Amino acid sequence: MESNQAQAAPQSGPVDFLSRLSAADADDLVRASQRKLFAKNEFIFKAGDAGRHVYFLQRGRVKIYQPAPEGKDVILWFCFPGDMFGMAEVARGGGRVVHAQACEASEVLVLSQTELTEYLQTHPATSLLIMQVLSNRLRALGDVVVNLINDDAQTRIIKLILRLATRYGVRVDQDIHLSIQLTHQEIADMVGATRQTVTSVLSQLQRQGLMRLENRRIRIESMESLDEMTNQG
Amino acid sequence: MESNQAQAAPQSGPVDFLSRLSAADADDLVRASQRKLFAKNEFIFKAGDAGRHVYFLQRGRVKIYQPAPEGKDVILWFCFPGDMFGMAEVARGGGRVVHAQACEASEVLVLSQTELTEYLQTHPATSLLIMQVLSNRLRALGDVVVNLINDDAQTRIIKLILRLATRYGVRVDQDIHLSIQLTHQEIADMVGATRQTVTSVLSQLQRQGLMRLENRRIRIESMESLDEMTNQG
DNA sequence: CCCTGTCTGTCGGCCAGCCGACATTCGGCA
DNA sequence: TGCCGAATGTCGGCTGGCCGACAGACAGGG
Repeated sequence: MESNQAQAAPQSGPVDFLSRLSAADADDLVRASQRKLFAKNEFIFKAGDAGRHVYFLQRGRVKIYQPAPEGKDVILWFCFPGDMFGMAEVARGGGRVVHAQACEASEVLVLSQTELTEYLQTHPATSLLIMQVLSNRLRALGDVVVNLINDDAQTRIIKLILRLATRYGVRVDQDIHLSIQLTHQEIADMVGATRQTVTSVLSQLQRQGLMRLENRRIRIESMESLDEMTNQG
Repeated sequence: MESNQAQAAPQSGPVDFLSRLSAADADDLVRASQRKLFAKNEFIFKAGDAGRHVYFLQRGRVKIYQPAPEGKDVILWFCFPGDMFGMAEVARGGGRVVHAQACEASEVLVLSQTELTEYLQTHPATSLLIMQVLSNRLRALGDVVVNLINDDAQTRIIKLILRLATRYGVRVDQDIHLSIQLTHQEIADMVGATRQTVTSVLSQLQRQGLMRLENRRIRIESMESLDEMTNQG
């Protein structure tokens, strides 16, 4: 019964917005929006901005994180091609609270609030899809909160890896490769630990032969063993 | 700038769904749904249920929390009259992951998934409202995550109180009264601390004359001083 | 191919907050 | 009104993980 959260949400897979639109709707979206390019490390928007636009990632990778004044940043999630982002602040108003930064050269579709409203009126099924995306994120964030409260650093890190694997993992021979480059610092920012703690946990996991790190890419060698470790510790 | 999260979201106020519907739309909702009563402490739904219904609270108070197998429960939020809940799982499918429990005798409107879909088709403006509600919660949960990562127990508790105050606080003379009864354990479940830590922090705050606890109800005596304490510690 | 800035690995000291244990008070129902 | 279970208050001991500090390893741009 629900051994842990990471594996408990396999069914819904990527919260991939674009690929769930009908071809016609997707075409209309491209037509209604404008294309924009961002260089590696460039900000797409920053906390404090007005936030009147929604974005759809077509190519590249985008990091969404909440800066804490005088504190550590917290990475909330990564966006992959097909993902929508920036929606929440458009819906609720009140400006951005997070940064959106391109991890690599990226290409996005931009839609202003009015363009979005118009699009939704002419494509009512899309509203449903947006609710799904938001709900999925709500669920994911809920899991993060539970993790933070109940689990120690090692368990949090393992669960993060498993979570990333279900969403961004690609099977290669016996292993599962994650398609993101992550520094220890970034992992730390996702699980609420220090860089040093992440370093030591990861090297221990490598020594146990459960995973490898090659050029900042995680290769999982045994999902099963990792999963077991989260059940009691 | 942006001294802390608790005060950073005053503008949007309660995420009160029902009161933002037009009178006609609200009437239709009542007509489309069925009314149900729940006794104090009764569960409206539990984690693992199918989750094919959306609820609108008319009277009473509902606690939404995520049970952690073998771990501590985590309270995600409280619903007040006017609030919608259970939406996320209906949208995303895959069953409930949280418990919804009536804190006191409560009265809700229930809508099945198909009834909801139908309602949304005939009342398209409502979709927007739902997105707003979901976005607000997303934002709130994001703040919780940042809190958990960056702040010590005392700061987390103070920020929680301030957050509750902006949403559920009522001015009474000089003070602000929170309209929820909370045990120390429940507060602990919200900020990710132990009951003992909550007890000691709260009694310290009382000794400093910043707040009082009367019959499990929080009375804030100085929002300003509390707020200051979150800025550096 | 080198050089510089970023990332990784490792150590010791330290302390917030967890855990367990207990005494005390409260408040809601009979 | 009285009683009992639940909630609160308080105490040490213990420890996970933070912090600071440094050395070595990359890796990517010039």
